[in-house]
Amino acid sequence: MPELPEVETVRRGLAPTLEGQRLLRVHAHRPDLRFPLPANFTNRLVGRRVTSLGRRAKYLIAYLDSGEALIMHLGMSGRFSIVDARGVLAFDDYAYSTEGDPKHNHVEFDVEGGAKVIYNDPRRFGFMDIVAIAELESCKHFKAMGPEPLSNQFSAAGLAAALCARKTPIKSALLDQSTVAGLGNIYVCEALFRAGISPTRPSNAVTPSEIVALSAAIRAVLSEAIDAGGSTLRDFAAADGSLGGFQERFDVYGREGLACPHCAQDKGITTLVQRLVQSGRSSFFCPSCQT
DNA sequence: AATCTAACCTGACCGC
DNA sequence: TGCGGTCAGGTTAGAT
Repeated sequence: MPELPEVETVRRGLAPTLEGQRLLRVHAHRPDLRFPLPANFTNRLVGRRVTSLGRRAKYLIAYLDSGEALIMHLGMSGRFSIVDARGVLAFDDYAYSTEGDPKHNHVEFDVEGGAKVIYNDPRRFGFMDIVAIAELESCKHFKAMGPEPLSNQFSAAGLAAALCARKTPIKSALLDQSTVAGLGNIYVCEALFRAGISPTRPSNAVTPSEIVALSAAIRAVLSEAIDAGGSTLRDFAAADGSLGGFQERFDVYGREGLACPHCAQDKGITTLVQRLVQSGRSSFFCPSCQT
């Protein structure tokens, strides 16, 4: 499920249960996810208090009172759910989740107070790692990571500098986490649509004024998606109905063959959204609005 | 150094 | 009902 807005939604869902609490037991039901779990995985977690739950790009970061941090990436299909002390599903970012698919419950955390936090990941593209908090920024996951797009580290000027020397299509450059952190296929497509830029445009052919529009579009679409609780694909709403509504507001993503909303509403014409494949990923765009 | 491809996995869906 | 092919929100190792 996870691009930046979805991971932020998960962070907000898990934080009340984890922050300030100790991990009483940790169950790893297999030795690896995409990669082997780090050495002494459970021993480095059990008894530790989670001082806070943060996020960098698409990674969750549980800061521990041991001076280490548990880094969690959800890959393509990673999910978290919480079963509270009464055994009631208290948080779930999607509905078939753990109860319907328990064989993919790979890691479970028993939290002080009685809640259980469950990591479920059918495709197992997710991974977990433990690194010293002092070495987070220089660790292999983050050392080449670009600016956080909703922070003041991200600017049109910085984006321009990152794009000006690159010939690769703008779609590819935005998927590259060293350009901007946290964008994925959905939000790159949506941001390029809002900025009126074709996904095939060479990065160094995006004009300064377009880069201003693009950086604003990136911020806007991510903020709106976070406010909506992220996007949920091929699933129905979350257990409490409050998560994952942004897919209703996609302009182009997943809308091949449907009318471009901007053309229909503002130009009075009908243009169909097209799909093309770039570096193995689908790009959705409006050939009239995006040049 | 930049850029592209294949690979890692499972499940859902579609056409036959 | 079953089978085969296609597709999926990400990252990375290896080749070019």
